[in-house]
Amino acid sequence: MEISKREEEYLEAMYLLYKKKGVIRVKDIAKKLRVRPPSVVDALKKLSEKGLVEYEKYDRILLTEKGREIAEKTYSKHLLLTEFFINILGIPPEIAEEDACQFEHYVHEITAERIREFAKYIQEQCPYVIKQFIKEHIEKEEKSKDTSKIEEVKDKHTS
Amino acid sequence: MEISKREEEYLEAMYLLYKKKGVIRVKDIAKKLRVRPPSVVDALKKLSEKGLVEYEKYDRILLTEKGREIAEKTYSKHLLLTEFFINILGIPPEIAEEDACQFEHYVHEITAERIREFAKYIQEQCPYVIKQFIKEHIEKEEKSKDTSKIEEVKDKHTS
DNA sequence: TAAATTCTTTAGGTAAATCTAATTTAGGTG
DNA sequence: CACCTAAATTAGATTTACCTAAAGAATTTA
Repeated sequence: MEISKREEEYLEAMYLLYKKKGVIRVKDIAKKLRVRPPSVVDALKKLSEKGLVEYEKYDRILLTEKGREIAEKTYSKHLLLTEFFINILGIPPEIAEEDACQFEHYVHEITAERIREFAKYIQEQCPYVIKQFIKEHIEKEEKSKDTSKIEEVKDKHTS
Repeated sequence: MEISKREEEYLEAMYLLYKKKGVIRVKDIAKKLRVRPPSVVDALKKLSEKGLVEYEKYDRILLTEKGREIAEKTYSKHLLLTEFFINILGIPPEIAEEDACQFEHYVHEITAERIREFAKYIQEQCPYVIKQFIKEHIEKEEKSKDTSKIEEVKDKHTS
């Protein structure tokens, strides 16, 4: 059974809502995925037919065992990638988050696992090198933040 | 003007065909992207309207300056990611290729650039650590290759 | 150069994912 | 407990990206 990228995103959103709030509501899924409620209902029907979601209209919404497994796998890739981007590459969190949000749906198991191992290995073998790399780039970002603030002020003055 | 992931893939395919063969043919684009020729024609019309492709039916197909720029940017991300996966993480080339093929369409400029810098930095600062990491994992792959060959043989015997 | 083959294109249709507008249901409140 | 509001659902339409079958153009070859 094929599961699309978008369906994976629905499952992940539901998984996170359940973890955070204990209930999964159409409205909240819609908000998280930036779509309108009817789109969510459509998706729920399909996912329910695929046996990934327990759904009957107006009733409580739950992931099935299978749905939860997929969501967990996806979300663990999300965390792994985000951490790698932030802690090893020194990417700003919002950007790291966005990159992870996409790649998590495509990255092969072996690549994900290798990234995990690499991060561990490199932090054990040469922690200082990583630290230095991060440090250099975070300084760069600070500078460009200052610049963009100045730009903002300029914008306000000219508009 | 919005350009979709799929459109980017068309541009990249055309760019590579042009580089390799000097001409871009519907049939070859179709083959590369695993679609049928009519789908390619549809795409060409849209890309032409967006000013990314020079296309008139039955005439030669070319990327415009703008189209070529996008394709080059995408392809350079492709190369960068593939190299990172292979040379730093030690991922098998076919898998590295597939992962890169997806992520190249989503990765932020800053992340791509940072990966490039990281690869350079780490290879300069601790080349031996990288070498060792790769070595350990390539050994693992060799073993699993052997295993899968044995599995294949078993399959033949039982089928 | 005419015929055969291959390539490209059009026509018409499908599936996934979205939307708006209108309707139905559920839950909270006077 | 009836009403009101907020949430969920249905109906119907749109867009993107694909497909098959059939037709038309270009190229190769006998």
